Amino acid sequence: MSRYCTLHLEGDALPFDLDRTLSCGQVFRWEKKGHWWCGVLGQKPVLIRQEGDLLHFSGAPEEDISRYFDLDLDLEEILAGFPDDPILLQAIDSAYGLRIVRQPAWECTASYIVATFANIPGIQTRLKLLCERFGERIGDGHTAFPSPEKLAASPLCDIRSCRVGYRDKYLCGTAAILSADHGWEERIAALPYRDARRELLRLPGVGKKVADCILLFAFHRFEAVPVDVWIDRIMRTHYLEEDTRYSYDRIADAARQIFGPNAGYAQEYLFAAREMIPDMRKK
DNA sequence: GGTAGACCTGACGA
DNA sequence: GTCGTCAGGTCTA
Repeated sequence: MSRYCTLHLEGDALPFDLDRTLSCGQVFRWEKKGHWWCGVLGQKPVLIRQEGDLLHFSGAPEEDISRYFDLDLDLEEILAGFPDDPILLQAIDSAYGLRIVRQPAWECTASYIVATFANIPGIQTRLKLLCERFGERIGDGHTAFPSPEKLAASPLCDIRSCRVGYRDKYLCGTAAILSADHGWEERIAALPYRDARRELLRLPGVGKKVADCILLFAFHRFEAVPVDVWIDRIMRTHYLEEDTRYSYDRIADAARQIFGPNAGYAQEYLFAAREMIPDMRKK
């Protein structure tokens, strides 16, 4: 491991909370060992820790760290632009400094295909197995995320041995499509939100929720609002009429209407604070 | 365009 | 130890 560097957080880089950013459930491969978070950026093993306004790290150049954690984004402005809403304010207070990281598009896509209908510890186990089995060794016991080419060329039974269950064919199918479609990332990035989502929905294993996760976490389309069971619950019990039926799009549209153009960020704070937000159904 | 049922698996609590 | 429930949903009919 190379020498440590220190980044002084100031200006737009604040607020930033490394622990909240890496433990909120948006990424699955970072591991905390002692005070240090261990992870992989691209093909490089990275160590990183935060001490107040100082970010100590090794394994990657400062610009990669800054870009990954989106430290040029004026987060304060986004948070200040949300409505004066008690539930969201509580969520922001409890997760203050959480930033949506810039995930590599393929890794994000594959991760959220694996993440469907599963819980976070299970997702972490599966991704770890996939990386150990198919990822390139990059030193220090780390592996890069498996390439789409590698997964596309692997037998389904090998993929399934990573305990991904019925998602094996989705993962393999999407890997085959994307590995043959160079430039898909640029194309998605250039499309308006609705068109980009429509494109992603053509991939096997990618429904509305996963497409919104990809757009939010990899492409930073902050109007994308992934509606999972938790957000569904929170929106129904606190923002909508509880006994009415709502489709996925109606809930996402309602979130955009209530929280504005950065509703995806609001969603992430609500998700991070999900355990604290009362579930009216239990009353 | 909306709905119901099936679905791998593992974490977690009773 | 065992069992039931639930989980960052998608697909098919």
